[in-house]
Amino acid sequence: MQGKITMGSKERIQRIKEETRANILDAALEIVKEDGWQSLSMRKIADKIEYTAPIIYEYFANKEGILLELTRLGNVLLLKDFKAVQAKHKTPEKQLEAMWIAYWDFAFSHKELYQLMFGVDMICCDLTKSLPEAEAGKKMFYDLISTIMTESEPTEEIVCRKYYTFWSIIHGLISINLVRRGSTTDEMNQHILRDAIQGIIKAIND
Amino acid sequence: MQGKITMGSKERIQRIKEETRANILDAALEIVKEDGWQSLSMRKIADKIEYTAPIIYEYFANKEGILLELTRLGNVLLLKDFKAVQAKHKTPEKQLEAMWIAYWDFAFSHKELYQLMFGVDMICCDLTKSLPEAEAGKKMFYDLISTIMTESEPTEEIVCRKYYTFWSIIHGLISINLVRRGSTTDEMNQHILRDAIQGIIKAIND
DNA sequence: TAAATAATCTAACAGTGTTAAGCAAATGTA
DNA sequence: TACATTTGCTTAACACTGTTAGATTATTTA
Repeated sequence: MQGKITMGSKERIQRIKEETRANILDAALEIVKEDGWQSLSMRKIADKIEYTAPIIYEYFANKEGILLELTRLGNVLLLKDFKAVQAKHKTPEKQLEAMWIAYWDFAFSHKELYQLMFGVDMICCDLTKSLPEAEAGKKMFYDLISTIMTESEPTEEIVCRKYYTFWSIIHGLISINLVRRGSTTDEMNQHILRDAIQGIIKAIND
Repeated sequence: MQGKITMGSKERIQRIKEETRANILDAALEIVKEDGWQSLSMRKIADKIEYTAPIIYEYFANKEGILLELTRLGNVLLLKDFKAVQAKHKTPEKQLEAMWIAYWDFAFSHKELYQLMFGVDMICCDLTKSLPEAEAGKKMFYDLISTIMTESEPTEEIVCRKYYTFWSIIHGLISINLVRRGSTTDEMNQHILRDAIQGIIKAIND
């Protein structure tokens, strides 16, 4: 009899443990949204989830572990956006354009996550490599670029080059807007963004 | 008699004060080159110049003051490079290209300063605005772009747009190389860089 | 030489990430 | 039910961080 109850309580305990883990991540992101990455500290997170700091170390190895998990979650979100907008378009060209615009939108609707993921105005954790979620998004771009260039039989290296050309200009443009806010107007950004994307797509078969 | 000596010693004192100020900046940059921006601390700087930490506060308001001065110095260096390479070319097109390549080279020959100035992998100090040295370099680009576009009588806004298009792609490309080292090969970078610069220059009259 | 001033250091405060020890409550066992 | 054990959580501490105030030492001035 007690056995059954114990089993149930064990599950309950594991459930609230997962909840606490999620609470830690939520609290962290909330603090960052309020006062920026600089202001994030273990004790503040603990305060927010109404525990003391050492508790966090039962859920994450250290502070960097929290950051790593947040970048992972960011990549999951971004990937979801990619898939959603890709499904909305037929031609690879339109899909590619839509995905870069989704990338752009993500940077501003999840400003803090973007800063963490791509190191704008932020201490970038070195462990970002070997995140499979990040690779998945990259692969989507590779595939699309390859498809568009199919008649010219592109090498992996050329596809890679096109991808980074895209990434550079869009990340650079986002950087201006996130770090030096207000240097460019919204209409300007839209102009630069569309020009750049379509320009590169047009030049993709060079 | 003593008066003359006193005057001399006062000058000497001011000279070694300026030396100490420079030593602080040198020490800071040295530490960053050895162990990165994260590792920079007031006490480490003090150790290196063989003083104790509070001394530094007689030369700089706080740590951010040191960072601000280093970004200023970085901008001075960059501006010097700009002027040097511009003098080496005749046509505005060649000058513009040479300046962006100088920008690129600066990012890697003064990696740490670039990180500080443009917030790659670094806590970017917000006080960067209103640095006249930074404005001067920007103006050089504006002038060149205006000159190249002279027949189409560009508005300030369009020139601004072209400038940020340049900056975006080059800063983005530098970001990949400074933050995610080794993602792209050197030859690839050269390819992307030249392609991008000449592509944008060619499209500058659109 | 004695007083005044400048240069420098020590000590401290509040904050950071992180770890070890301890307490108290819940659980398992007899 | 009584004892033992594990679990959850906290307090305390360590080694750092930036920064400031007060004491101390050295130098200059009278």
